[in-house]
Amino acid sequence: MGLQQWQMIRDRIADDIAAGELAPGARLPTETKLCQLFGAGRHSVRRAVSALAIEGKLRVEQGRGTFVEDAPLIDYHIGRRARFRQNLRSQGVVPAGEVISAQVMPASTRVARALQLNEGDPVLRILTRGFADSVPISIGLSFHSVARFPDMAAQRQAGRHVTEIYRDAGIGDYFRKSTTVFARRAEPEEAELLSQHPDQPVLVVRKTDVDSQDLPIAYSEGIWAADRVRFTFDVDPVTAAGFDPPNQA
Amino acid sequence: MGLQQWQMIRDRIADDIAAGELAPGARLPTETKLCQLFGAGRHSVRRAVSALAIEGKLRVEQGRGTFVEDAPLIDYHIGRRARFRQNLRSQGVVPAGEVISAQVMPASTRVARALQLNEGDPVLRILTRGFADSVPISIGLSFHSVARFPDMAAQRQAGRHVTEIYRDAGIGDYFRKSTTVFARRAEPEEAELLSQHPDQPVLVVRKTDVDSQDLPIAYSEGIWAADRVRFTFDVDPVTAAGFDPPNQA
DNA sequence: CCGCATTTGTTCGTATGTATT
DNA sequence: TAATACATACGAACAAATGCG
Repeated sequence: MGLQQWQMIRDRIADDIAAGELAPGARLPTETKLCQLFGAGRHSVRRAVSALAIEGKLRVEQGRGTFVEDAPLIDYHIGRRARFRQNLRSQGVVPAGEVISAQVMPASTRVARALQLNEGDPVLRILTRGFADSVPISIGLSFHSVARFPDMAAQRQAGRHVTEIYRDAGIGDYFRKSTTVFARRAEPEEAELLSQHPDQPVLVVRKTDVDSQDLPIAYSEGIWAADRVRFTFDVDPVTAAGFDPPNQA
Repeated sequence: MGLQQWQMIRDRIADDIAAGELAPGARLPTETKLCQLFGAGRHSVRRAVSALAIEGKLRVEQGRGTFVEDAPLIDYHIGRRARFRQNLRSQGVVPAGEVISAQVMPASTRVARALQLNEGDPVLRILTRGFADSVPISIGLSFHSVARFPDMAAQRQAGRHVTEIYRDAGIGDYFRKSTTVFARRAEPEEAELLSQHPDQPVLVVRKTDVDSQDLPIAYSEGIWAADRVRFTFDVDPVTAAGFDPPNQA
């Protein structure tokens, strides 16, 4: 035996999406109708739809229906000078961000080590969300020393960008020192904030930014919707332009 | 309502694993027994087990049983001089590799561009598999120009390492030029080779290696078991040592 | 090598809960 | 409130893979 029934249903729907017969944003028939269409039970149809939802091709909303996902794929360049807004704008995507919460708290072991502080020193923890073309693509958790940036909280809540605040503090330029990337299952709240399927994985990017004297400015952790972003490191722009778009299938 | 029944079952099993009551490699009770244990239907138990299998905490084998996954977590450093074997040995992990297939074929558009060849020029395509402590962690697909490395195929099949073959060709040192990382669902054959759950995602790492004259040597694509590896880029080793192990939950 | 028991995989049916319109 | 649509859950049957005698 080759493919199972639910896999064939999954592939047929995926093909319809790839062929454009199911356009981004379009609504699928209800589960009951899909059962009739494919001559299958509800279990098989749900499993197929679930697999596509985890891949990010479909979005299922209880009480409303199932829709073809239309979120864009972002190519996110991570280099020594990566900036969120510059990054997206260079791809013709409209960036946006919002501050979800900001609070002063004692530095944890990891944060203290990254910022070269003592454990328990006050740090400002800022939780943000980034959008590309109005679609949420990342959750950011950043830590700054309160001693070094006393009015960071007020400024960020007022909507000012970090680059501007750094400039006011006399930091004209800053660099990314280290980056760690791994994948894991999304926490329920993360899936909620990214409006993605709870079973879909996220990419976690941990980094430390330093100033031109190599002193740490910020430690941050980014949670990214794994199917909406592709990271590039250390790329010669000329070579990078040659890469094909990814095969989503 | 808070958690659903299947989520509670999932968390109870996960807790048992975290607490060490279910040791790595241990076998879980059969589905029927788990149903009795938790007072639930097979549906709920299977959904809980499936979620943990996708996370990489459990491994389910048809006809045999369900086992606690005991694969190690690898910290893989990607820098200008990253080498597979050096990388793993520095963590006290025993590296191993095997060549699955090697064949000469015409260069595709992407490969030709990366290697600065013409489309259709003969390239050697080598498929390998990497192990850490006998657990498969990566599939490698690499492309070399046949014109530049005429006897690469024979050498690799004979078990020689690429670093040695490069040295014979007069390449004393080589560097990573560009790296792209993204996540996607594993193809069935990939899941098979990595012995991981078919619904678990993989991390794809595309890179180009160049020699000291900046001429491309190899283009390669690595497929990694997303839950068994963590990548670090451009890291100052001193700073990197300070990072905590990841929270798997 | 065959047959049988065990264990997980797939599929169907059915009922009830929850969110949206 | 009622209708619609997806979510969860139980039960049952058969298929497929494994391991043992």
